[in-house]
Amino acid sequence: MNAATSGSSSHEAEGSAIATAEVATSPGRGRPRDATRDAALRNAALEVLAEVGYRALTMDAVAAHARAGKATIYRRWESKLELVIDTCTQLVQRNIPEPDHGSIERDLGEFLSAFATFLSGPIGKAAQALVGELPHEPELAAAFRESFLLPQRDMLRRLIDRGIERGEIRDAAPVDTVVELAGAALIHRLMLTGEPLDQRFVDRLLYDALLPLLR
Amino acid sequence: MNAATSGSSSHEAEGSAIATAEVATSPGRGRPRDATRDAALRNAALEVLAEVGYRALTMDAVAAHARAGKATIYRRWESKLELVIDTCTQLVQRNIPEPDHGSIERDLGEFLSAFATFLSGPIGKAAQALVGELPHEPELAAAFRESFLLPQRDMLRRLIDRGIERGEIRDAAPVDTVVELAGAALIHRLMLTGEPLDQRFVDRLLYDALLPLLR
Amino acid sequence: MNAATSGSSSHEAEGSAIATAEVATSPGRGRPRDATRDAALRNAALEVLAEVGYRALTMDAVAAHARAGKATIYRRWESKLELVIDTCTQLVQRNIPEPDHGSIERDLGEFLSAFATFLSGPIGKAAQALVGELPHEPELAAAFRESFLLPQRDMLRRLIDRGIERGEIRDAAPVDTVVELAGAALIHRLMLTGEPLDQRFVDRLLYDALLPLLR
Amino acid sequence: MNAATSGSSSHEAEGSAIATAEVATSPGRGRPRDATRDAALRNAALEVLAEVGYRALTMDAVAAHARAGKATIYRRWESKLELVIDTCTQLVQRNIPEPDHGSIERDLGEFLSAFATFLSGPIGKAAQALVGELPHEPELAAAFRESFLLPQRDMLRRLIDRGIERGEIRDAAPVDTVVELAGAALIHRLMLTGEPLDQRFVDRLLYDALLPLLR
DNA sequence: CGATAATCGAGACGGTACGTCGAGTCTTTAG
DNA sequence: CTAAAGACTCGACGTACCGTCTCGATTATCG
Repeated sequence: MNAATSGSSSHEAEGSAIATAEVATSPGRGRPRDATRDAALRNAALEVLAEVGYRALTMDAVAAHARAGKATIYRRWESKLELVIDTCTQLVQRNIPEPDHGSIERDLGEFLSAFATFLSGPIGKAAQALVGELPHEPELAAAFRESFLLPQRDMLRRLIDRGIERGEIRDAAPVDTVVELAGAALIHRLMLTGEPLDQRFVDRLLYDALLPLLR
Repeated sequence: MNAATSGSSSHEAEGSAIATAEVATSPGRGRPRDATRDAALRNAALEVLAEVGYRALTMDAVAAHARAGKATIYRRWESKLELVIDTCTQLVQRNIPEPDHGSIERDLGEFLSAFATFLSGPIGKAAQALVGELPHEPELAAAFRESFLLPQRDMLRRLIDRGIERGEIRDAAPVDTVVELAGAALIHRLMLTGEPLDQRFVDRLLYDALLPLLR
Repeated sequence: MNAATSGSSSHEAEGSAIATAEVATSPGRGRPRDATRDAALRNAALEVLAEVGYRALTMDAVAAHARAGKATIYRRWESKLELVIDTCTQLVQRNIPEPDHGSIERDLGEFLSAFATFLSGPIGKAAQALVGELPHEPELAAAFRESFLLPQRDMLRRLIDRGIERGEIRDAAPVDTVVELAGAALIHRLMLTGEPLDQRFVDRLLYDALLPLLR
Repeated sequence: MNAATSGSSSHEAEGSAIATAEVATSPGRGRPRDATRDAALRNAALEVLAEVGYRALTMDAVAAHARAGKATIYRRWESKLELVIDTCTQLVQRNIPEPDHGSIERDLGEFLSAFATFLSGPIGKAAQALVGELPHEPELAAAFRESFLLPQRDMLRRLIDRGIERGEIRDAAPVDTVVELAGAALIHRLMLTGEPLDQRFVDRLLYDALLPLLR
């Protein structure tokens, strides 16, 4: 679906349900795709998305923002949906550094703060905009989970695993459930209640629920 | 905004940001509204919503489904959004009976099961469809929270309060956090991961996280 | 193709290859077509046509000129071509009064002058714009000939027939050829050479060619 | 505008409004233009023109037909219009041999037949396609008249002039009018009525109108 | 009872965005 | 410098949907 993406990150292409190959006739003839347009378009999409939301985002607006023709967009993405999800997943990669300070309390607190900050930005808004489409767009759902939910969940699990190795976690701790609850609590606040993802909330979540369940 | 709704439930009209008054000119002149059309339209809206989702839901489709004219819809709701939220909130009322068996374990378990079942139905799908619109539609957000989030949260809190009165809950239990986590876990599964809201999940949530945090 | 046309002039619908029935669900339900929009659109089309020519005429421009939506145009005509030909044929009707002064010289002269004036206006420009499409649009060709060429040819023939009855025309006069040459000369000037269709030209055509061939 | 054309026919370049100089930088550096591409492109243009008409003719189609890139076309002609007119005017040259048999009747008849045959071919179709553009493209109009109308008119006039010298033409004959009518009659049939340019028509034109007016 | 007024289904209305396609330009690799 | 290939910007195409308005036909209350 996106030649630029699949071309630039070969090791991820297999894992992603979105960045299917089907294109990237790069060694062929003709003028190659202008890589700067990819970035410009994704950037424009993110700007428009942050300004007006998913539904009010129009392809014309994105094109105008990037001083591009609509055809240049449709050459890369088949629909508004794909443009948006690719734009987001692209930005999700490596935005939250994995903490490792030898303490589950500190690692977990740092991760939650970082993730909360991350979610409070444009990506969070974009993700929210996509939720309503998930049930009717299986490919989007797969990509969304793979690049939005899984990395965060896996990082969280690694944090806890290191705590287990250090003996900080009690034996019967419901690790899976804690991992699920951590993400759920943040996202629920962000998307449903609309309350702020501030440090108070993070602390309460950490010290009232997650840590007590773990140790 | 909705004559039918505000007319039939006068005590809720004040509390709701949606069901504003302006209406129910029933004893006026002219042909009175056909009450059967209200139900038919809401029904049609729900069908279409379940079939194609919020974005692909068109007013023409709803009208056609209900064999009604579009004006008949717009006479009752000001927009597609209002139609959908009213349709949903209407159905939310009194769909989950409040359990009271003298045991926090049993009450909580029953509530979670009932809520999970409820969410797995069309209302859950509809709610998911609305999430993406919340940030850009303050009225919708208010109505959504009031009729979707609050009732469930309040019921949950009452359950726990009764447990406190019975001495089942320990003193320092993080009640607010538990209430928030319960809802968050269910909704996160429903809308984000797409995994089933089955009894196994409910049990795990209950016995691994909620109850341990409470007692 | 055009409900308004075929509905309003039933006796012409059969003769015309363009104004096919297929629509005119007039006695049906729903809001009837606004007849004033027909005129406004045709008027706008003619204005735009005169300004920029056929190729540069865009449906958006016509719609904007008439303060109408594009759908309102496409509801009446299936394409730009149909809009233009219907606009023109509509205006051709009864634009040249048939002279009858009891003299072939005077009748013919008056007719040629009137036709020359008529062709020099917007209809002439529009007709020229359509010529290039005729070979690839059989329906257009039929309509064009029927409403543009035939009326003029028939009127010319009636003029001459009256002259024959009055004994002004010699027996062996090549009436068909004269009729053909009269139209051809005017149209050739208009569309091919671009020279003006002035009185000098009309007189020369009349006294140097047409009358000598007839009497 | 067209290097190839102006290079190959230097004596006509001055007279033509189209074949401007700028030209055949042949002794320059780099790879020389492939002369076979000129013919291939003109040929492709003519084919496409005959198939689908001027409006539906696309540069991509011409390029594909000639297995050429679009740049190869635009290097030679500045626009679609120029390509078409150059293609046509190129083919007009020397397609009608000038008859000279010492008899106005025979010369005129032969010329009319040859011209009718010529018009019935692809050039006639192409010419028709251009008519609608003439009012809005002055350069095209000039080129069209110069290479399409004038040569035929001049040849016709020379024919008649020779007849005058031979004493075949009466003194007061309206030569200009006859010349104009001859061309107009053929073109009118070709482009407007669509009737065939057959020998019957040519004979009728010749013996019923042109010759009687001349002698 | 008749007049008045609001309802109903149906669908036309002005707008706006869609996704496609064509014109003419630019940029690559290959010669 | 030219060739083929094809990406680029721009803008028109014809379609679909939104929310409004207008039609003929009901269906109630009011005078």
